[in-house]
Amino acid sequence: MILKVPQGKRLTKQRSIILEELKKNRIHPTALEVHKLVKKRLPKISLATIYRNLKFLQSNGYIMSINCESCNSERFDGFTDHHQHFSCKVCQKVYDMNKSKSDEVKVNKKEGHQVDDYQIIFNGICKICLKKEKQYI
Amino acid sequence: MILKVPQGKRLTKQRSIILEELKKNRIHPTALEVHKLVKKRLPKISLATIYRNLKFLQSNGYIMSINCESCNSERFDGFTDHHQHFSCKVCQKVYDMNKSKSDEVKVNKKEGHQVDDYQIIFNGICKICLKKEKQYI
DNA sequence: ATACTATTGATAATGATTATCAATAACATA
DNA sequence: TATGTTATTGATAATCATTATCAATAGTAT
Repeated sequence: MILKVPQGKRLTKQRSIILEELKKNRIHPTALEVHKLVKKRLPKISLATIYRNLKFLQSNGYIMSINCESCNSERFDGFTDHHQHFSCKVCQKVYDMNKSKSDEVKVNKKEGHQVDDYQIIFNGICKICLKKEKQYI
Repeated sequence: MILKVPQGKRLTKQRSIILEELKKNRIHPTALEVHKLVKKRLPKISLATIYRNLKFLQSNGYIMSINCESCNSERFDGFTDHHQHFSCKVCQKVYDMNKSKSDEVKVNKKEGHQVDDYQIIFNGICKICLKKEKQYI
């Protein structure tokens, strides 16, 4: 019996353009928002393709995803360098948080679990929403 | 004009029992799992009441919630002391992580956001699933 | 050119969560 | 204790994000 070598997954035009859009700015869009962005360049692209390919890009290490409480759905991030996120409970936006000196978390190994990675999400009110709120005081 | 004093929200029987179940053990169940647990004591309780009251308990500080990538839905935690979580990508369970010395994260204030709190989620494979995997090697 | 596999677009299906609403329970006041 | 008022509940419908299905198309290898 001949074992078929699993064919390497290609970076199709749809996949490249999704990736490009995510790498344009340090934004953290939902799948729906990615669809909106990508449709400007590929008007016929289906939302299913967006979901499928976001998953593909993620499991192949091209992008990462963020789940937080005040985001109502999953967010995607085209930058995979180690950094943290801030989630605004007013406008639901997710911002990058630049590394602060002491946010290197030491993993507690006593529990016996195999820890592959970790993420920190900061919650609060973003700069812009803070400013808006002040106008009403 | 007379301003009505907003009536304090009561801790009804349904709410107390949901809270009790969450405080029995350091578990992190989904809304559906909470429903299952509570139905043993209140067989007529509706799933809508579970969702409504989990939200109520959370926004009144009785419980907290956890959103992570490999959990497919929101988890609830009856313990609100500051602690972190580990999420197993194999069995989808969420475990408590006891505090390690250096997991006090200093918040970067340069961004200008108002940070109310933060959470750390560790991802990997839990002790139990690790053991199971070894059996097949 | 031909055969084969991966990918896509369109759309249906699923699953979690939220909204609606009539019935009930709790509370305050007479 | 009866009565009016508001909050809460249970049942169920509706919504929204995500996933599955499947025929058509594109890409690759021979």
